[in-house]
This record gives sequence, structure tokens and C-alpha cells, in this order.
Amino acid sequence: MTTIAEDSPHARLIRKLETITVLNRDDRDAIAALPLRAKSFEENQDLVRQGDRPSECCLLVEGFVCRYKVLGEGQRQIMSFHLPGDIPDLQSLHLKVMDHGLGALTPVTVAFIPHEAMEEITRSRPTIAAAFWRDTLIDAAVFREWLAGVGRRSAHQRIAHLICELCTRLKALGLIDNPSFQLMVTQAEVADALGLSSVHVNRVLQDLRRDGLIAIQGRVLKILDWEGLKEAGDFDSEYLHLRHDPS
Amino acid sequence: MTTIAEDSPHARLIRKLETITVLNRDDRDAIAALPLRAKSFEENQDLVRQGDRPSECCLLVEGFVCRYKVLGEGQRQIMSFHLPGDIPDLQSLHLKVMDHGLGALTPVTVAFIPHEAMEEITRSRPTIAAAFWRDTLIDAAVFREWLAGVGRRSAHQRIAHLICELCTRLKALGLIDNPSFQLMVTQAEVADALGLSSVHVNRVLQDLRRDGLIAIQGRVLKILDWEGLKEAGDFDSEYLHLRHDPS
DNA sequence: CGTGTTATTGACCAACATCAAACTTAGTGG
DNA sequence: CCACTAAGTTTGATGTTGGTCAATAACACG
Repeated sequence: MTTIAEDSPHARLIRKLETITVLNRDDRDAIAALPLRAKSFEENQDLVRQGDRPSECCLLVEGFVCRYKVLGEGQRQIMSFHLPGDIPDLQSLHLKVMDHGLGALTPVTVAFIPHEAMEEITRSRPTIAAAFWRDTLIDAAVFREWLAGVGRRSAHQRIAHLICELCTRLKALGLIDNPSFQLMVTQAEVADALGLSSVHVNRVLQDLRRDGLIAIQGRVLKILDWEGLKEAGDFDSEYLHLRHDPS
Repeated sequence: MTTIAEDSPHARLIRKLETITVLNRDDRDAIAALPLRAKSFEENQDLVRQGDRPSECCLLVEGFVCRYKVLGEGQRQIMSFHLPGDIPDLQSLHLKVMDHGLGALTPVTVAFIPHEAMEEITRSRPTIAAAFWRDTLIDAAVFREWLAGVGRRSAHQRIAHLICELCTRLKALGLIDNPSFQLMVTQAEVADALGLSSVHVNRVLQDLRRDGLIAIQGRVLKILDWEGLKEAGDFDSEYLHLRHDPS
């Protein structure tokens, strides 16, 4: 069995996959043997651009990234946020042309994994192939939930929902334990994720503070009333299909 | 080689998969050997309900279905429309609990395929496994496009975009050849898909008619100006990841 | 024909957008 | 350590898209 550091790229990926599936020792060893090419990006850089035809997948090791599209009139829609351990362009294994970009929300380090290595591991280890497929299916489930939110929920609900989602996912990865976390996104980015204007996001956040649901001190968001926030956001973590609900 | 009728369930599935991938004769034979259990549903019936734990996948043979969620306050969000040949709950192979329902938009016939048979075919035929994975990835790409639309596009753009999408997918399947098709959805359903009210959908459809982009005669929608409609909807079929763009 | 569903219209309204300016905060360099 | 700067946040005033409600018209089907 290979020994790997707690916060190594391989360990990140294993930890992420173990939030959604069960791996045995051989699976973990196979992942630990995956060849990686590390790279850093600055805030606001693109890891991958719309239209690219990547030959590698990028495993997020440190920092946060988002998927986004830029539409005809220059408006941006963010379609998901990704945390360490995620492979946000896993779909590029089977969809050759990127239909969206991946942007760094913070300074970021990623590990690129050649497509051939990914294909090889899915061939040799069916459990891992299933885990990867499942991961992309969960991505899709999150898109559906966001779609429902943007389509049918109020601005207050959407924002509360997003905070609940991020907190739940961070907890599942063991990146936070108490219900407060470093906000990695600006209000403008929240707006682009939720189909709102940044002005309105600002006002709603103030409402949520006034209602005693959250507090914001500097860059840190603290959830004061988890149950209240869940209720305000109509949040139910089922769509994340986690192995254990961390709340 | 097995011979199968043009409009048999197996043929539908093969035709659908061939819009997004390449199959060889062995692949087609393997699909043609899949065990099926046919069933009919009436309009508005649920094929699968949110919370279900299906043990079969349902292959749509005839008619149209949608995925949808019902949110806290009883509002409905439709997340996709599905055409013959689609397996709209393919994700249930790896996500055991349905996080949304599947509803019949018209009278429908489906063919249920046991999960074991699906697992067996993915084990024995990697090409088909890849095709299935790719299909779910394209579903996800469509969710992303819809998310971008609902988040950032105007009502006019969203409606024009949806019409373009449906027409493109119907053409890809060879279900229509000219740019007019039987509208399988009510205006209320379009509204629930696009995050609008049915009143507003009605008004926008009238605008599109006034602008000479479409015509509606009874249940049939005819596209009068494909280029104009594409432009009005900011439509680019790339996100559908079709093998051949049928437009 | 009647009956239920769908489409259409009008009047009115609310949520959220836009614009523009001021204020904070966190870095940066002297 | 402090001024300077750029990014992000906050505020106010005003505008617009699209929602709601309610009534009527058009179909479709038995």
C-alpha cells in the first residue's frame, strides 16, 4: 500500500470520492498511482476555456474554481462551484469540446491527469469507473437543483440554499467542522451563479443577517441558525447524494 | 445479426445512441438482445416518482416525457424534455434514489430494462458503457445550457432557444425533416420549463409570431425563419454534442 | 352539445435590474 | 507605519420585466 500525505492531490481525490462511494484498498492504491502534473493558477485565470479540447483532466487540489458560460450579450452564468478533490472537467473524457470554461475563484493549484491514465484506470478498476460516472451524475443532479432554484425560487431562497449547499459540501470533505467558513466568492460571483444582480445579492445578504440566520465578518461567513437557513432556502441535501449527510 | 423493426424499442435506442456516438454491429446486436418489459402510460401519469428507488431503467419508445421537481411551495420546475430513444432515468444505475420525477407529457409507451441487464451490457461492451456515460454527460450539458438560459436570458430568448433545441433534437432522431413539428407541450409546461408564467409564455409566443419567426396552427408549430429564430434565441447546437448537426 | 382543458386578454403589481455614487477593505510601495 | 490604489461592498433613486388575478374565448372530445 502506498503511503500518501493527507493533503496530497491523490489524497484529496480519494477523500472526495469517499464522500460519494466506497473504495477498497486496491482502488485507493490505483488512484495513488495516477500520474499527475501539478500547476498553479492565479485568481481569475482560466484553467480551461470554452472551446478547448483538453487531453487531460484537472484535479483541483487547493482553492476554488467555478464552471461558467459567457452568453451572447456578454452576461456570465456560473453553473457550479468546485472544491478540492473535484475533477470539474471529468466530462471531457467523453465530451471532446468544452462547452463551458473553468475559472479560478481564488489562487488555485491543480493536478492534471492525462486522459489515457484516466481511461486506463476506468478500464482496470470498474469500481473507480463507477465512482467517476457517479460523480458526473451528481454534478448533473446539482445542475438540476440549481435550475429549479433559478427557475422557481426567490432570491432569498436561492441565496440561503447556496450557502447551505457550500457548507454541506465543505463539511462532507472535512474542510470545516463548525458552521462557518471562508467565503471564497464575491457577491458578484454569487449573483452570476444565481441569476441575480450583485446589488440584489447584497441586499438579500443584509436581510439574512438582519434575520439572524448568518453573520459576515470580513471574509468569513458564519451560519448562526442552520435550521432556519435550511428552511429559508428550502434546502434538502438529498440531491447531493452524499454517503453521509454531514449536517 | 438480429433483425429488428424500424420503430421497435431496440431500434429507437440504437438510433438515439447513434446520434451521439458510433456503434459497431456487435454493439447493436448486444442492444438488440436487451430484455424489455413494455408498458403504456397516459398523459400526466408519472413513470417514476421523486423518492423512488428504481430497479429498472425506462427507455422511452413513443411519446414525450419530462423530468421535473416540485419545490417547497408547490411550484414545478421541468428540467428536461425527452424524446423516443432516450433513457431519462439512466442515472438511476448509479444514483439509487430519484431526486426528481418523470412525467408523461403525452400518452407514452416505454420499455423497462432491468438494472442487471444494463450493468451486464456495460460490463461486456465498453463502447456501450461509454455511450451511456456520454449520454448522461450530454444530459448534464443540456442542464447547464438551460441553467444559463433561465439565469441570464430574457423570456424571448429562452422560448426561441427551447424551440430551436427541440427542433434540432427531433431532426437528429429523424422524427421530422421539415422545420415544423407537433408541439407536445402546453404553454403552462413551457412556462414550468423556463421559469416563466404561462401568461407570459403566451404573450412572447405571440411576439414571435408577429415577428414572422414561427407560426402555430392548432397543435403544430412551424418555424418560418430558422436563422432568425436561432439568433433570437442565442442558439448554438454545440452543447447538444451531436455527431452531426442536423440544421 | 356540453364539459374540461388550454389559450388569450386586460388591469395591476412586485421583484429584481440598472445606474451611479460613496464607502470599506485589503494590499502595496515608499 | 501611512498614503495610495484597486477591488469589493453598500446605499439610494428609478425603471422594467415578467408575475398575479380574473375573466373570456377557443378547442377537443365524448
